[in-house]
Amino acid sequence: MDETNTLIEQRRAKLTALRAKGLDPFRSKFSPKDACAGARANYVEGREVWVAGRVTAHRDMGKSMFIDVRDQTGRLQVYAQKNVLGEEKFEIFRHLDLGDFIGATGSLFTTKTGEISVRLTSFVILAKALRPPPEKWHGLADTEIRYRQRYLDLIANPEVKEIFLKRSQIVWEIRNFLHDRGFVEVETPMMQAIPGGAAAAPFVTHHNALGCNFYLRIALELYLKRLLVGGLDKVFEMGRNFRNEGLSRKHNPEFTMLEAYQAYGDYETMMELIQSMIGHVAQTVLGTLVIEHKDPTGQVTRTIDLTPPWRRIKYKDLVRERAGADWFDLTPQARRERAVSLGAEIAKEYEDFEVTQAVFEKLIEPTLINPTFVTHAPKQLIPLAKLSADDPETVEVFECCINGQEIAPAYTEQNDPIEQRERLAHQAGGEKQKLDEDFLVALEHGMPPAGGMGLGIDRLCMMLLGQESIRDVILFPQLKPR
RNA sequence: GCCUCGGUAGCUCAAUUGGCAGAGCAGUUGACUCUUAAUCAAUUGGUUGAAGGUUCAAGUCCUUCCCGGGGCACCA
Repeated sequence: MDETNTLIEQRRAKLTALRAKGLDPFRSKFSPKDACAGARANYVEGREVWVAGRVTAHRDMGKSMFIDVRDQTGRLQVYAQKNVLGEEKFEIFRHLDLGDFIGATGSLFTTKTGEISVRLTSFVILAKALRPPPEKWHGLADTEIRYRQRYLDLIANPEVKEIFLKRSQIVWEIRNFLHDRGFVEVETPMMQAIPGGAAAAPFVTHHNALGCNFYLRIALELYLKRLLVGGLDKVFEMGRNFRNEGLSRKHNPEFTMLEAYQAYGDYETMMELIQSMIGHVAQTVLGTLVIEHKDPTGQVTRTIDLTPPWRRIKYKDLVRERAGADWFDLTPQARRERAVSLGAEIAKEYEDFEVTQAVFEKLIEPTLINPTFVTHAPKQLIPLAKLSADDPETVEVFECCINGQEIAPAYTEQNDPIEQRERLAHQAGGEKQKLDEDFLVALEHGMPPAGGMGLGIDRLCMMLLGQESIRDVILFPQLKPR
């Protein structure tokens, strides 16, 4: 991003020249009556159209010239002729730069090669681009520029634009689905005195007037449960969480989470909800329940079948299936050795249940491509869920894994305030995080039994849109400032 | 934080063993009134991420740093 180079100087000189002619390309207003795609779709030979957009290509024929104009809906070819525009305007037109915005008026016609085009009668320059766009054929490949200057990526790489338009539809359809089921959308604090609902490292900020620190939320959970106490029986929030952790293909420091709670439901209610919701989104946005991921050459690398019903399997059974039927009969030391021999990295300080969890996360989860509800996790992993009636060492939860990733955890929510206090206190261990007394007081007022779930929207988009990196489904992923 | 790969013209990429930094697109000029990666002719454009070092000579080798990709660690 040099401040000057010859290309920028030339464009500035063109701007100066236009102004010398009394044309200010940044002052014009133009009200297009047609979108580019609409002009093509409603083709009538000779119909007058007003379109506006960015000049993305030009083909100079001497006394006539073709340009491509592009708006959000697509591309439209404009044909300019010297004998129609007149010498002076045609010269201005001929010196338009790639990237300039123009408004164009003319009549629709079809070229002899069959392309619907506009025979230009007049035009105005709506904005002059003072910097050159990326190259037209190869697009923009530099990942750093693609992420830092996403607008260039959106201009140069149509498939990238398509991904973000699809993401918008996915979010839209999730809201549609939940609204149709009677859920109420709410907004809860992002700045929290005690960051609860998960065990991630938070970001800290300072409030000057109150003279205290706040944490950016790491989860939505505890505030949404307060609303269950308050009588909002079906609530959801879709919003940003912030976790002060490493970045990776699967992690961005700020990411979008959907959490939904349904009073009088349980984890099985949530299974149905997630299965139906993701099915609805896939069907409406993609038109299919069979998702194919492809490599750059178009080869299918992975197929995900979202057709219900999705597989359900207990955590322990899945571990036995993959790590040996005798896994839970081994001594803790033997489990540790088995885990290492299977290829898991086991830190010395891991407790026994963490050894099993490492095997699950590193060796099993990545293989769960088709949707799988992994139920009944060990209680140590999840302090906010109810114990299973038939196995009190486990909780009534599931982790919905798709595409080798955790997509959505869900619980039968713990609503026993005494039990909840003990579990949180035990987990806090006096240091990791403070107890959210205000939340525990809310539970003591009585929270209806409920099912709750969280859904990582970014990871859902990766799965549905075939993207390998979370950065490719977030418009402006986090990068180190230059 | 650690390991690893990368950074060359506005963009996409070359540059052999350490031996004159190049091409395509974009730009500029010229030709062409149905082109569409238009075509044809000519032409401009470089602090090779930054700073040091080795060498007669460094894009290339060495050191440090910056930024990015991938992996690891962290991550109920």
